[in-house]
Amino acid sequence: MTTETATIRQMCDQFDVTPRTLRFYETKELLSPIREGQKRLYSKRDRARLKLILRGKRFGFSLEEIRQLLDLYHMEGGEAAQLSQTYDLAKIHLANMQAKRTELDEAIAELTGQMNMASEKLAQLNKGKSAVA
Amino acid sequence: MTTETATIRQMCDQFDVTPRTLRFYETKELLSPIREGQKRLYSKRDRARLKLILRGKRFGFSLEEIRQLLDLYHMEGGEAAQLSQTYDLAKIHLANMQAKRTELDEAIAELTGQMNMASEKLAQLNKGKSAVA
DNA sequence: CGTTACGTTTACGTTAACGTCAATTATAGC
DNA sequence: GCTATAATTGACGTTAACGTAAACGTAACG
Repeated sequence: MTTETATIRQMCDQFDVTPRTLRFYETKELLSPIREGQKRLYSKRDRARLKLILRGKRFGFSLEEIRQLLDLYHMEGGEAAQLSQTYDLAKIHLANMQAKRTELDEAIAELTGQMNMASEKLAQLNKGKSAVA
Repeated sequence: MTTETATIRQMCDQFDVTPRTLRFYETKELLSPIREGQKRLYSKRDRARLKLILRGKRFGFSLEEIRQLLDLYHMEGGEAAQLSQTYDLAKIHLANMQAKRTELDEAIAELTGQMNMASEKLAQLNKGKSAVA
């Protein structure tokens, strides 16, 4: 399969990031591409992780927070104790996400409220305008 | 009313920020408290704006982005043209928020999926354990 | 009237998350 | 074998968002 691993350039094009960013994430242990000689090769797992990283960033998580959360989305867990611990962390993270969703819904509701009021104002202003005209 | 304006300390206690942060937001024109002599006094409007600022931060917006969006939640708009323009911006912002909500739902679904798989794994591991015991 | 507490301005320091540039090192094509 | 192309490793630069420390004002308290 030609899509098994990707070069750094393919990654950059696909995810709209720079090589510098990918190497930087690597030093932060967020990604760990294999090496073919000197060159980096990114696996499917790396791509999945990068997707999660970028999503995390869009929701305001720091890279360090993201690093600590990345394992939650793989959960291959070797030992039971380890897996169980990861699972508990995931529960907390999930609760936070749900809280964030609630807050997001509030924000959306607030904004739509303001927009409805503004919409009425605009209608009034236009009515006055046409009365004058 | 005793709650009409708040001192900088009351603000800090209420919103869990430092004075430095509030002054910094002021230099960035996110807040504009009035002055009683030297001291800053924060109005109800300032408190509403700070609430929006902190919420924006939690969703990964930069202060500059937040500054440009803050007006959307007031919409007192003087002129019709101005108000109409703000309204259009609000529509775009609303669409972005809704997109973010969709993405958040995806993230939650993904995570719960992984957690269910992990849950089964844990059950299996525990079954093996008790069989051995 | 000294000091304790709070607030202000000014200025330099810090951390995260990359950008940018220079100096190598393969690799590919001719 | 030489040159253009792409990738790599340092190293230093930059921006956002504050932290921290110094030096000063002032208002109340005992």
